[in-house]
Amino acid sequence: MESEWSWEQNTLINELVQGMELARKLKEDLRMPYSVDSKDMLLQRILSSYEKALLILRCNASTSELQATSQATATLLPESPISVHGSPLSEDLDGAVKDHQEIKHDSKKRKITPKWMDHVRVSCESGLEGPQEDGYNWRKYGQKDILGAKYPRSYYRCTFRNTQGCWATKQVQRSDEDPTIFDITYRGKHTCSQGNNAVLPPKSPDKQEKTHSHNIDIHHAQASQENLTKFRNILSVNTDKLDNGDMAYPFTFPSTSSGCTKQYNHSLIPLTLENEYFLSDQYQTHLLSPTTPESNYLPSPTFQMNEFGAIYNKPYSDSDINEIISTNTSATNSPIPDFNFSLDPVEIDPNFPFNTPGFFS
DNA sequence: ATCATTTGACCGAG
DNA sequence: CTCGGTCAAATGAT
Repeated sequence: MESEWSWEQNTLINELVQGMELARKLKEDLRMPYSVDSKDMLLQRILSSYEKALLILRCNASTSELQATSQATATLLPESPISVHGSPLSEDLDGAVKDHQEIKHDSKKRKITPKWMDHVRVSCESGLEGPQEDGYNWRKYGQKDILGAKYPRSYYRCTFRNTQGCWATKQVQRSDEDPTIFDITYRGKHTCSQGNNAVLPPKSPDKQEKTHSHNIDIHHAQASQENLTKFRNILSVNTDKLDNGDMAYPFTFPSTSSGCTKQYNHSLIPLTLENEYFLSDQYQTHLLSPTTPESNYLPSPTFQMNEFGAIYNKPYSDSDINEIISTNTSATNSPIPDFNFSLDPVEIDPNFPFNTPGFFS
């Protein structure tokens, strides 16, 4: 590990230095009206450098998290401290399989069964509070004190559940170890217009804050695709794969401006994702936010996804990790060893955790 | 009046 | 029996 870190440190430094140099170049370049291509190139390279640097950090962090008693990741790991009674995730993993048949109608129990989930960590070092709007409208329908947790868990469901039959839900749990961390679990895919139309017309920020919908920006691919496309255009990146119909990968638009970072962890449950549209996914997000917990986080209207899924942590079981990595690596190329990855969002596989440490700020 | 949140109760799983 | 997830009445906000 140590040696790895040394290696990583060097790489990290190199990447950061390179990024800085490129940024300077870009700065110079910006003075010249022409050479647009050059700017794009520089921009892309800068992003790439940061992506790599972040990736290194993430990988490192995740590695330690897996072993440490880290709050966030806990959810996926049964033995993790956070969820004393069995993490929601682990539960879901099982559920994913059995729930398959279990779509029963009991009213007060879980109705949605995810096939896969994501863990995302978002950290907001800057002042903004709370998780941001994730583009969906959520309605809080419950709150529960969880055994072993200092803070209650909040339950949200899609506002359009009744009107459009959208069964997407999410749970928000503040970490007791670090109040600035929020574990968010998304379940079910949005089948509402929001989900289908992607970027939804955000309400005014004010309103969003009020909704408590502390939406973290992890989105289902659907919602994010559009953003991604925009972003891609700006960066001149290809996103071919994102066009796949049902990729429901969460997506995040971290508010860079607010200095928030998020880490997504997806756990792909070995089931076919193709069908069962909305019963399918579950994401878990860990939010790190400074002050306000469950609510608010101004959405950054503009995507600030610095990360094209480049960085991600997987506090998962080995198998999960392997699975994820295998899929992800295709996009970024091996996470650590060879950082040849290009900023190709496309390649970011569906189960891709987009990380977002506000890098442009 | 409408819609969202709060909160205690209910229910099923373990 | 305990605990997590959901319901739904009460309450609040707009």
